[in-house]
Amino acid sequence: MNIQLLLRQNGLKITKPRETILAILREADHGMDAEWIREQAVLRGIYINLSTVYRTLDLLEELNILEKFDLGDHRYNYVLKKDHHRHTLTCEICHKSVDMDCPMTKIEELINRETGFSIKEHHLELKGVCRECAQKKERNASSQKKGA
Amino acid sequence: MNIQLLLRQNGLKITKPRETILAILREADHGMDAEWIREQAVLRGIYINLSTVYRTLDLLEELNILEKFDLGDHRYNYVLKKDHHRHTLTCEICHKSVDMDCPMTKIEELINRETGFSIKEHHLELKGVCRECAQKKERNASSQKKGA
DNA sequence: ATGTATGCAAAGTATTTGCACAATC
DNA sequence: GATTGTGCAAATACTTTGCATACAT
Repeated sequence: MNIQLLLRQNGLKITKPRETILAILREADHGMDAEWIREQAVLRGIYINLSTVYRTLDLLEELNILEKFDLGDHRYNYVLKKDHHRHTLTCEICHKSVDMDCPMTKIEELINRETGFSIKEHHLELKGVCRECAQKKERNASSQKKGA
Repeated sequence: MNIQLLLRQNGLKITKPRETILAILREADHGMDAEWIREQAVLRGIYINLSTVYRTLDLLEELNILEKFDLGDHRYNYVLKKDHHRHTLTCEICHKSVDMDCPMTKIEELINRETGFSIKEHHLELKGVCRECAQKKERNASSQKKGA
């Protein structure tokens, strides 16, 4: 990934804070919070205001370059998206499908924090029903109760 | 689940706020935040201070009855733990194993929020390496680079 | 009666925002 | 030179905490 190219392609100006933040994100292997990113920048001799860090991070998230999540300590963690791998969910009742980003980055970070393990591969299968079918089912269940 | 029994067994006093909060948690099918729980209590005619809600929720989390997580909007969500189903991770290198709570509740809530789907079943397989082996590997990789 | 729980108000913490100045294109 | 980005300080929103009072056992 060429940082300058990435910024230019997204219509963003090339500035030291942005280049530094992207470089830090790229080189880290696990999730980082805003303050930690700022500290890393300081170690590189670049003083960036925390609000600039947050603004840059928000920007990158909107551009779908970055994933942002909270592991439970009320602090956001940020990781560059590696693959844009997605999951398809199919409703077991009406067979309608929807797509979503693979949720495993969050899980992998969580597992790493809790156990120290780094996940190298995952296989995830999900079975579920869509909102409409779930509601229909619930309505049936309650009318049956009344009718019985 | 008998609420009074549950409280008694954990050495907690039986109070209206606690009974109400537990009843609300038990009857809801998806994650709720503290403010929502308080509003539900008000609907039942019970006025509970928000700090009491938070304190009760913290208590239940410590007792491993409740799961607490942030779905990305800087607000905690709470769900009663259904099954105490756990996952075992085995290091692919040294074969050491560790256990952890199944991380899927959070993901299921997230999926529900993003797509509307309710997950009924999941199957998750993970392959990974423990911290020590990951560090050893990294050391080898860097010494090889230098040696080459 | 004793220890525990609650309400209230104040503090805390990560994040966001408004505005003036500075840098990039 | 026009537009976009940054720093600073103040604001925000959720959560936590200290303390006096009230309640459960």
